Amino acid sequence: MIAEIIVDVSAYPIDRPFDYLVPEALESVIEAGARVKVPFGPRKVLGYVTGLKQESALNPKKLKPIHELIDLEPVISGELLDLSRWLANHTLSYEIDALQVMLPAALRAKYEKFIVVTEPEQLLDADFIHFLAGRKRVPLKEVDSSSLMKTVKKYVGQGIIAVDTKVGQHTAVKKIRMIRIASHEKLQEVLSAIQSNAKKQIELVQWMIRHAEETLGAKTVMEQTGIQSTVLKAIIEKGAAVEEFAEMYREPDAPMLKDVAIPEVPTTEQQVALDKLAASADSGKAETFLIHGVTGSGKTEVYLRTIKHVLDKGKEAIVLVPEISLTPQMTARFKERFGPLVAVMHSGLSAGEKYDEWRKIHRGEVSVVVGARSAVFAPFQNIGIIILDEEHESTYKQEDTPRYHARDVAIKRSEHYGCPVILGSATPSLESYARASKGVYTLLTMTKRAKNQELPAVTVVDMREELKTGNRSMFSVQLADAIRQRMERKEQSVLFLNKRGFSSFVLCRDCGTVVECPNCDISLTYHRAHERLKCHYCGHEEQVPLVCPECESEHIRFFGTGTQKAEEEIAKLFPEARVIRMDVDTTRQKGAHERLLRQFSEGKADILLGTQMIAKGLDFPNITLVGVLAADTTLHLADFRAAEKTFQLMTQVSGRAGRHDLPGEVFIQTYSPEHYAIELSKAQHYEPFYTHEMMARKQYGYPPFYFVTLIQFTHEDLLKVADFAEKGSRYLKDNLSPDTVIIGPTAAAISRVNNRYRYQCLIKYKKEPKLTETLQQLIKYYRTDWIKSGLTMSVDVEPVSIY
DNA sequence: AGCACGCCGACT
DNA sequence: GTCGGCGTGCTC
Repeated sequence: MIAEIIVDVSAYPIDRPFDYLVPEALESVIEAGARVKVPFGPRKVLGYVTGLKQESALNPKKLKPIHELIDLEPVISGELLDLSRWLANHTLSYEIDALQVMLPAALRAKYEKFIVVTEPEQLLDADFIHFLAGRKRVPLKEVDSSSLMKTVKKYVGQGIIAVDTKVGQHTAVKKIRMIRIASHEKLQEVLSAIQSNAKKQIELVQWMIRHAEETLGAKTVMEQTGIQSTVLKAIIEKGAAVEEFAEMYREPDAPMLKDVAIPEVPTTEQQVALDKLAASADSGKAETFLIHGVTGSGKTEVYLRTIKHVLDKGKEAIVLVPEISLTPQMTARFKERFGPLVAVMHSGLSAGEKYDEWRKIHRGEVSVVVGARSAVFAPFQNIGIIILDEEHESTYKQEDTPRYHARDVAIKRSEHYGCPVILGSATPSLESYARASKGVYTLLTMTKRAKNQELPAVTVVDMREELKTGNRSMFSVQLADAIRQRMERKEQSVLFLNKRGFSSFVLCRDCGTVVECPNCDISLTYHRAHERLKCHYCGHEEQVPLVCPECESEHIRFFGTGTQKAEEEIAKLFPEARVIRMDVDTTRQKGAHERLLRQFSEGKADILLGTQMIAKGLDFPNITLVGVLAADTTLHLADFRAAEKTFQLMTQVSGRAGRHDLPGEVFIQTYSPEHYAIELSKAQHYEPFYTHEMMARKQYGYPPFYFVTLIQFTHEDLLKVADFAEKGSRYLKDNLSPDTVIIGPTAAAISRVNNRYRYQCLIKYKKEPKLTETLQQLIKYYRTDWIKSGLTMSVDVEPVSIY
């Protein structure tokens, strides 16, 4: 029997199956989707069985046998195996990367090299003998001095010692020690044999007699009896109990926040959506729905009830949410409804915890998974529905290889299972809404808030006017008044600061110089806490200059609107205000995010000040004011989606106010109040925004009118990168259809990162059947020739941003 | 990607 | 004469 195996080597010529002999002993157990350890050239690597067959086209002498079968039960199902092939092809990545992205990191291989002494009597080097200290097998990494390394090399050359690679797993299954207590009679027997001065032992056996034939955790036994582990050990040796190890799951302790009250009866709009979804789920067709529901319209309730419907039919559900809204408040709602049937996957879990959640899914112990992007690969076997909440979020696109979009994967999987996909959003992406308009997706609209609350009153504040009247602070008079009012009424305010882009940089007021990173063409961000400047791209760090590096003026200081600066201004304006700041700095610690939100929900602060991360999911009854300090930051990004992103953000943020009984009010501060993205987000007018934005996209030939693929080149040498980019785009122009537009090559918006120059070209097309094939050919040129000169090239099919 | 093989310069 | 530089080529 022959196995086709994809080996764990990310390289161009290796990106194909290799044939291996299946040892006879494994023939009856080996299955496609299992991991194996195989010899590959001179080393051993991990591989995935992708197929089994009787004959190989190769010379049988070339075939090597599989070294070891790691999984008796495949870790990749047949469906996921097909999906990985599609994914690799679609995103132009290696098949091995497509396979590994589906599994928790704990299942990926860890390689460790060992020195193995084969001819001990031939060892002569005194230092080396001393280093070995009698050992026959030593981890190679213990060899740290260069002289020892030399000796090792010499001995390897002479065949006196060998190097062996151990292929291991990252995280093991967590096991706990269990104690199975013997029978009553046996215990009596043990008891009579104990010397009378061993009081603790007697005490323990007597306790055990009361728990005869039970199996308890060793820890529990020691806690309950207050007896030392040595005593327990002695008793076990005497035969009073047997030690066992039980697999257990690491239980990530989620602090429970209270769920909002569930409306007893769905609203009419919810019911219409529910009926259609249920009918589709029962039909066995793969249908994609777009739920366009205003903030607070109760989309989550629709998800929950549809999941219930699907579970009742014995099927499973995948719920994807953006990482930042995957809060305990969010997951608690699912756990409350479906209890132990829910697995949660998010980046806050340790590798072991993620592996445990994955195993629960793999073994079929749960039926619902709630998670971020990668949960779309949940190893279910009978999926009944896949839901993407906040479908417009760019985090659904993975930014490194394989550069997949969770939406595409979800739809692909749904086709296999003949089940519906729900895309939900208050501000759908233009792509999705366009598809819904064309009938590719089924549109479900929810225009009313579930509890019939009014949408909050939105005021756009023109900051130019504020400046004219001499107000140089970050807070307009109107917003400051509104905050003051809330404090008097003991209501809460949320202040949103869009930190993306050029938030807090150091600027010379005399010559206008901005301090930039020496490695990347981007301004350095000022960090108040350490009084330093940091580059967000390469991590470069430096002191804040005292004089301008260009004109030596002393009028150089930080400028802009970081959360720390906003916090200081609040302290000046409202000295008595209790403020919680949420940004990357204050939420880095594990659990900090939840802790801060809980403090706010418990009314321990008047003002919540934060970045992106507070735009979503916040749902507390006492919030009646939302302020956007600077709406412009996203508006002026060098990206064709800038307006769309701004509109989405403004709408999301506004939705945080007045979700319950108290009416909400929103202030948006901007220097461009007349911009349609701002103007139309005031009343959450999605349709007019869509129409307007679609016109702009059509005019400039951007998605959804065209598909876009981005090719990026980087090199240390500006001239070389320009040359290669030119060659690349030349090749594309020559090989793609004449209707396809190739823009560039041009320098990227951030033209240098980490001392490497960046060039890119953009392929725009409506229909390009040869695209994958042509790109594959281009990649082949790159991988075989260009790569040697230090060039890197990456392909991003349908990128979310074109920086 | 690794790793071995192999062919030319500066040292014990 | 050998050690070691990294160019070339292969991995079932």
